[in-house]
Amino acid sequence: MSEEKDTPVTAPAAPSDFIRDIVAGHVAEKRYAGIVTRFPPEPNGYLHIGHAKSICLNFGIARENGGQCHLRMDDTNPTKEDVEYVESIMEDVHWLIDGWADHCLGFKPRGKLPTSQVVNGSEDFIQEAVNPLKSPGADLEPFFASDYFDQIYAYAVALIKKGKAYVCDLSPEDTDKYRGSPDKPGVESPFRNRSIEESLALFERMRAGEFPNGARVLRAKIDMSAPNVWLRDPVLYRIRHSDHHQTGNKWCIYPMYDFAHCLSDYIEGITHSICTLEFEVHRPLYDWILTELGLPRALPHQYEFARLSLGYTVMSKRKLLQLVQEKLVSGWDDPRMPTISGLRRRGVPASALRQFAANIGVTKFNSLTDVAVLEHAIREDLNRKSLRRFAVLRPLKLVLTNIPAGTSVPCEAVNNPEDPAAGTRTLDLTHEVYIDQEDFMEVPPPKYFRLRPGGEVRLKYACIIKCDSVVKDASGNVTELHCTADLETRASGSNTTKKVKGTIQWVSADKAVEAEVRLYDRLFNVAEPDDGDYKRHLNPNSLEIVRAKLEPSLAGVGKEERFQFERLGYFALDPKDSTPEAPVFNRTITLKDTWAKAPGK
RNA sequence: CGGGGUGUAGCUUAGCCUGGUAGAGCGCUACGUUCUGGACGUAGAGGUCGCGAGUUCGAAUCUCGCCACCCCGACCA
Repeated sequence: MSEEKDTPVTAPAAPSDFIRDIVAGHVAEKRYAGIVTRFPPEPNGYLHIGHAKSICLNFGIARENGGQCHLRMDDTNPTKEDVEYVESIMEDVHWLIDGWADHCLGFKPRGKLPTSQVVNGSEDFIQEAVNPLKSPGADLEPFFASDYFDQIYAYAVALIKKGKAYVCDLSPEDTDKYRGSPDKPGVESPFRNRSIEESLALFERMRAGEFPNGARVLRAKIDMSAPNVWLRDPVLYRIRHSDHHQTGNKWCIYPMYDFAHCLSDYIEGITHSICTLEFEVHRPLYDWILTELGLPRALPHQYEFARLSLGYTVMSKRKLLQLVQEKLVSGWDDPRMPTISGLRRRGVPASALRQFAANIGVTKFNSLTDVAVLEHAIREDLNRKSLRRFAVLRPLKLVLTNIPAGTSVPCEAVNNPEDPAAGTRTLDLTHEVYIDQEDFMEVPPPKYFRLRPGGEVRLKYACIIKCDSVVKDASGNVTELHCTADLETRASGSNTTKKVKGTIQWVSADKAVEAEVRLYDRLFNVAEPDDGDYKRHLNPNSLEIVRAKLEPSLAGVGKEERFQFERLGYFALDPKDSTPEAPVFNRTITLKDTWAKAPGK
């Protein structure tokens, strides 16, 4: 305890985890010239909060070690990928690392391909990184695995020449059968021992487009009886007669993930190739390919960590895509989606996501993170920087009978109690104001602090009011409250010490701004919806739209601004649907609400 | 019956390498401050460190054996 006194209070706890420990060890022993990581999404969907964890890990390690993190599109399967996704990925990554790790971002000049050099008689390929901040004005783009198709092809040829790969004519079905099962060894392909020359010629013809999809593949020659099924002569190249979003119609054979990934890492000079646990069993193959090729430079190594699982949502791209395609949500960026674009649109700051990532840590343990952890990170972030404003979501008219119509009482309100520098603003108390319907109950439950017939409550920053009478319509609904204001209980009044149990927000009726407010809740109503039929757990109340009354200062605000609507939650303009004429606010998150949990409420 | 991993409070985790019977954050409870049922402050509940042996004066940490759970049999990534 006492030795902590030298630590500055402002120093954020340095993140530490088993991967960072490994990297730190390598740095200490000067194993690499520099630390280079990479974030390699496949452009077949939008990035989600699980990817955010990976981005924070990979870019975090780069920035903590003065290294680089390459953004690379892992685009080796043209039938599943699309440029729409590469664009969204770039936007999401930029947004998440902006001002934090953008100085570590590894990009490359647009269109640039790897350079080649001969080392010890064999050809070596290198693709170097350029940082956008250090090369202002340069036309840059992310790395693409597809940029290395020529090189990967050359490596495949080299493997064939070493007798370590062969062209196999087995059908996909037979390949499957020959592979055996986890507990039964596989059977060698009848094509396994064909000559190097024949494989070379066949592979060349595969490239030339002489065979249909599925007719032949290139396979590594490893061990069909290996206990690890990924070592049973895995497919390296397959025929796919389809255009690629980056390379067009240049290729009709495409490398598999396992072959392309380790080589892409090597070509880019990656030192630490960090991925999720399910790739753990691929690591021997990753290492096999690189070592069999006898590559001259330092080899990258793969490290695995547990992917993020979050309560009350689903994380698989397939399910998220399904929600989008079946219009169960408005799109990938629907504010209820766990996508980075959805969270951003909802109003979650990038800094909150980064803090969340730091809080959950990195381990190899498959765990389910409580949404409360995410929610806490968001609230903590927003609490510090949000301007406080008054808004009434479900308006109930309140007539202050002793304040004449046409007059107003100015009230000074603080903009952010967490930040005195945010200053104050003036609210006008008038004859008619709105309060929230929920802040009045005719027959309140015990411990209800707010307004009731004959009761008193404080209108925040104004004064205490007393409810004298309740006006109802023909069907018995409360339509209006008549109250008297005790102006002496204002901050400037003579009775400032009077206490009431409840304080509520209000909006002057004649100066109110009207806006649509979208109240978002969790997308699923159970913590683990992913039980086979996840759609049955969709929360039917995940979106409620209300017409709200806002205080005048909320007119014409910017889309980047964050607000706390007092007592309600954090809100921001919807960046897509909001217009100056018809503002739309999204509720990013409610305030923590202990009253909501009260029994009997 | 194969291979690869993982097990520390309700949840996420630190500690394990270099043994001295556990610390944090979230969540929860109570009290206090407050013109947000927020925020802040204080106090507190909650852990047979998966189980069982062994080594040791002493084991969450070292050894062995078990158990549970996750991943692997796409020409997906």
